Amino acid sequence: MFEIFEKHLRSHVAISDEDLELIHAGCVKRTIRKRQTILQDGDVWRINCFIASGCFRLFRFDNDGIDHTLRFGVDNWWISDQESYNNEKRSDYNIEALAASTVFIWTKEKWTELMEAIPALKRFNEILLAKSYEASQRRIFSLISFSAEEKYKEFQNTYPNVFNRVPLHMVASYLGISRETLSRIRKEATKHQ
Amino acid sequence: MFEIFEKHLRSHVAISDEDLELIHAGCVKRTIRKRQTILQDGDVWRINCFIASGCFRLFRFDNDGIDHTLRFGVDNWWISDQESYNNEKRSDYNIEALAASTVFIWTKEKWTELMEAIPALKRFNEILLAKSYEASQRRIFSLISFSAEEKYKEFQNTYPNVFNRVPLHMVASYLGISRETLSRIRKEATKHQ
DNA sequence: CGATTCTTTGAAAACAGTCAATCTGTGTGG
DNA sequence: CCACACAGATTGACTGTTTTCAAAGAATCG
Repeated sequence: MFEIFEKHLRSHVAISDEDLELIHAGCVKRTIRKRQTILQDGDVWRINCFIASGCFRLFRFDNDGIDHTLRFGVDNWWISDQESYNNEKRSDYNIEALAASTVFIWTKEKWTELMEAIPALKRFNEILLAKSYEASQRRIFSLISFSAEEKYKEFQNTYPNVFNRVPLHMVASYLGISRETLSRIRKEATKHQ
Repeated sequence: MFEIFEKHLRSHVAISDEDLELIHAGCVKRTIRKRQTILQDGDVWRINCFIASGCFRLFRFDNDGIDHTLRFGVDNWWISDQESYNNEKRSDYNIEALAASTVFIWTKEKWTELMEAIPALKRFNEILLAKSYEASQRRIFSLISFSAEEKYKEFQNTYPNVFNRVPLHMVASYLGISRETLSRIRKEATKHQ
């Protein structure tokens, strides 16, 4: 299973086999049940969590108790609350598994230690953060400039592997529109193709 | 003027006077006229630009030719297109000065060189990126979960120094609502206080 | 002062949200 | 294997918000 992570890591940076072994030795593998919560709001997020397989979502409740999906995480991606992690403060968010999943987990201490020992891993970390930031900028543009229908189509085209695996009402929440509206949009969209 | 940058930098990391002098020597100071464009879409953004004083906005045209303000930059902050900078690709964005401004500019080469020579500067860069990412996550939450009125109030409370310096129609664009709606919301809001 | 930019207003239209009911598929336990 | 519960998706009718369009009113600047 760890070869999934290996492939992911090596697609971004060059890593020696010895360093990879160090990184491997520093993590634990865990399986997560569907519907299991791995971050509860009020707790501090202190780990790095790579999704080898499965599906998660990060969401937050607003003042009316409605939950809003901020992000999804599927195979070969990471799931985290960076704000809680960086500042060691209580999280406003929840992370739950949408399907049975397998993850690799490094504690913050271990990950920091590994980054200090392995420059390429630090570089990898920087690349991921930069890419995440770029993606969030593109998302902000679509949120402020697209109609509901355009948001739907863009999401479907950009993240088809997510789109096909998560319930529609969570997609709606992610896009900031109601589930009924999204249902109607989809109906229209499938009609014309 | 450079002491503005010095203060900004030292509020985040410890820097020796010698290193600060190196950083100072690596930059050029420029004054920008109001309405001047410092990034034109289609060009590559190759610099780091610290705003010592003044005001900028980063915006993008959609397919209908409507411009959307992605971000503002005021005194003591940076303005950039990270995606263009990181990947050395043509930018989809424009950056223009909303007021006469003074900036300090480092080329990408110089900044990279300085970060390699001065670990604290690299650390500073990482902190900024992490904070930018955190801010973008909070913004996404407000975009998907707030009503137009809530977005307006949050922006006013979170960035009063920006709110009071930029035209209302650009705030509307930033929040993803029409200028007319924002005008009406503001009218109602000022009535009840 | 004239020109430009920015803001406001009103009326109509488009759009999206809400509510409530129904439908569908899946999985569980008797 | 069936009945049932449950999560998810859909639909219609209605409501409410937001946009659009057009015009006019401020404010700012050379």
